Amino acid sequence: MQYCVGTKVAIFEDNKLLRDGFEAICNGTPGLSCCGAYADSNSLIHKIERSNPDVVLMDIEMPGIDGITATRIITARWPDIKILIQTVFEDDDKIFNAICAGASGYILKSTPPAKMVEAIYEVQNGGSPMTPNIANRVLRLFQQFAPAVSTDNENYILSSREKEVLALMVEGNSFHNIASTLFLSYETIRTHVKRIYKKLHVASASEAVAKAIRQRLV
Amino acid sequence: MQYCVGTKVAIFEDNKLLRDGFEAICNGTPGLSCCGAYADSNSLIHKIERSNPDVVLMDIEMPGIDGITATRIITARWPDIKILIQTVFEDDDKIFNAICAGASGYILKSTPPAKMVEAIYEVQNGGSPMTPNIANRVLRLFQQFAPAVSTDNENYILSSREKEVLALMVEGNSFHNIASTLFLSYETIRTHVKRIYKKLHVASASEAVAKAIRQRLV
DNA sequence: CAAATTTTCACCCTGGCGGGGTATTGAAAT
DNA sequence: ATTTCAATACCCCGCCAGGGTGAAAATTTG
Repeated sequence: MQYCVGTKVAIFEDNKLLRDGFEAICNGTPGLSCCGAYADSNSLIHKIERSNPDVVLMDIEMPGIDGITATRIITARWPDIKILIQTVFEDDDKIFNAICAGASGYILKSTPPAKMVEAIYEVQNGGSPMTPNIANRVLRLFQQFAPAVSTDNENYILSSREKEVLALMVEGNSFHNIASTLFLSYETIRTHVKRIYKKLHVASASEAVAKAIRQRLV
Repeated sequence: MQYCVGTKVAIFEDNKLLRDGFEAICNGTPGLSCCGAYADSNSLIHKIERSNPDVVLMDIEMPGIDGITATRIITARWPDIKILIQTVFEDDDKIFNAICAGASGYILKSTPPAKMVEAIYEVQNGGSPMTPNIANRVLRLFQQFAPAVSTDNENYILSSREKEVLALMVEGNSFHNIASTLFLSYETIRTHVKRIYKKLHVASASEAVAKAIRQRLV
């Protein structure tokens, strides 16, 4: 285990040449350092705990636990760790599953080192670097799954306070809870709720919640 | 109308300065040429027919027909025209709708000219350039609507009757309504609902509805 | 067949929710 | 300066939702 500074990158890649190459690239880049380079995802949790990375460079095709499963495990346990998937394939199913597993980026192995380093910086800063082709597939997947919700787009203009209340309703809070959360009177919340119902053309909390989620009002 | 070579770009942008700037950038770049620069989407079809672009640079915020509607119209009629959305805002709803409307890329107006030219090349070559932050939002939207395959969920094993009741709850029906819809007693519905709550670990209709929608239980 | 599960129905009670008002304040728009 | 609207707050009333308990058919399962 070496001393690590800046953004700590852990590498999961079964090909030793590539693995060593990535490690060299990381350690050779100011602000980056490799805190672990592994050939497989065995003892995954232990490896992550020991290396304590900010970003994980994850190969999808690995012996044993595959990269997508590993991604799912890591994001479930460490939501703040960014995972950059890298692969030789760009098929829809893998992309879809990787995204659902919580990947923050998806790049091809053919990506030149300079772009790869840039990608690591981007995930670290909340971005989601994707090879343009991958991005295109994501958009197409999205269009494929979205029409179910993009139906009646009435323009509901809720005030900021109303949106706030609605958001808390979606989380399942009672009006009393919402009141104490926002440091407001219970009756005030009820007034807001009544207005929300009028604006959304609904008559119950469940309906409001359903509409809020479906139309992404919160 | 000027003579056009290479990739023909049409620009829709209400701000004259930006519009002229983009036009200059396009015409000043080898392989690109501006085949039309418009301040609004009036006579949209006629404008597209006349300029016959390969790529459309579309501003979302425009007087009259907004950019998303324009995108929808163009992609419906000319599926091969690539549309690059550009905007100052990066809010989820606009991104979502733009993607559903068929946009091929989504960049911020703050994108430097060099990156913008690169983005035009990328859409033309089947890619989907996105600002890293936008890409991140797209991924998050995706994760929000896609957990259909994430099997690591809890014991949400609802009986078929319970799923049926839950589905009617999601549609906003009252228990009395559900009872008469299913030709059952009101008390029966209440019993089912209580069991649903226990299984989903919730304590109200709103929570159950939210969980049902989010976890794709209906 | 017996056991387990699902589905069905019933009653009581408390409290929160939905609908109807009314009213004051401050900020933004005109 | 006046109007409009968002945000705040309170009242009453009725009813449905949520919780507990119990139990009897029907169906699936062992």
